[in-house]
Amino acid sequence: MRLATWNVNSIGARLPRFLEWLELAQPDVVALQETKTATFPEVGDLGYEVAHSGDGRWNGVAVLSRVGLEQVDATLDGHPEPRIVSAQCGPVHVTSVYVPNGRALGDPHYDYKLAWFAALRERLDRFDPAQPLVVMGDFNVARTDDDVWDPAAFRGSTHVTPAERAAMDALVDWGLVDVVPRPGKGDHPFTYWDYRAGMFHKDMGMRIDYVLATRAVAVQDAWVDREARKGKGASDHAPVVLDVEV
DNA sequence: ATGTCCGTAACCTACGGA
Repeated sequence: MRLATWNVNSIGARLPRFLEWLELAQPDVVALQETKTATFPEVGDLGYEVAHSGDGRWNGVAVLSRVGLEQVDATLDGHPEPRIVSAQCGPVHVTSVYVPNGRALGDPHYDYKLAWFAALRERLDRFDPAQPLVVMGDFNVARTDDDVWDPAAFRGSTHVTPAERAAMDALVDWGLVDVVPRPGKGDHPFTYWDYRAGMFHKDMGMRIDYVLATRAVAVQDAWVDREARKGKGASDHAPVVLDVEV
């Protein structure tokens, strides 16, 4: 089966591009982030069921599945913002996450980010690392210095701190594999490029979108769908797509 | 790098957030 994750930066603004991509990419399950809507739009007759958690202007996550959608849960203890939704999709349990950005070191939102990570790690304990399970989405962390275009540019900023990287490690240590996709271009599997300053064109990106999968999910291939980041009306993130056997 | 894009409120522009 084919899985994908994509921060769409508003499903409303992205709908034509999203539907076009959906037909082309043919994923069985899609995790979306930053839907930025209270009501998920109609996706037509492509056969997807939708689990969406969103309250309007900010955040919003979804899981779309054409292989079944059960046990939908959009809760995270102590954190009411719509940043997580999970569901059993056929043989695999899928969680879509949109980790808080953190804004800046010293900002209360940075502490909120770390607390949110801790709650996500706690939430994993209701599952079994031996079961087929993926947690995917926008984690707002670059796990290594190779995951940003210039490590020097990130000194003193969020996304690269030891605490944020440790929070990612804690998820992995529970029993998840960081599925590194093939890059769409160049040596780095970046998934995000700022809209400004020709960053995408110069491949000055970041790897902040991840697929974390248990070993019961056999990954055949994984790649960054760079085409979806090109041209007018694109999100600032590219989808990560993977083919798996469960 | 601070060059763009998103939604919103309230208008035809400004702002917070990323």
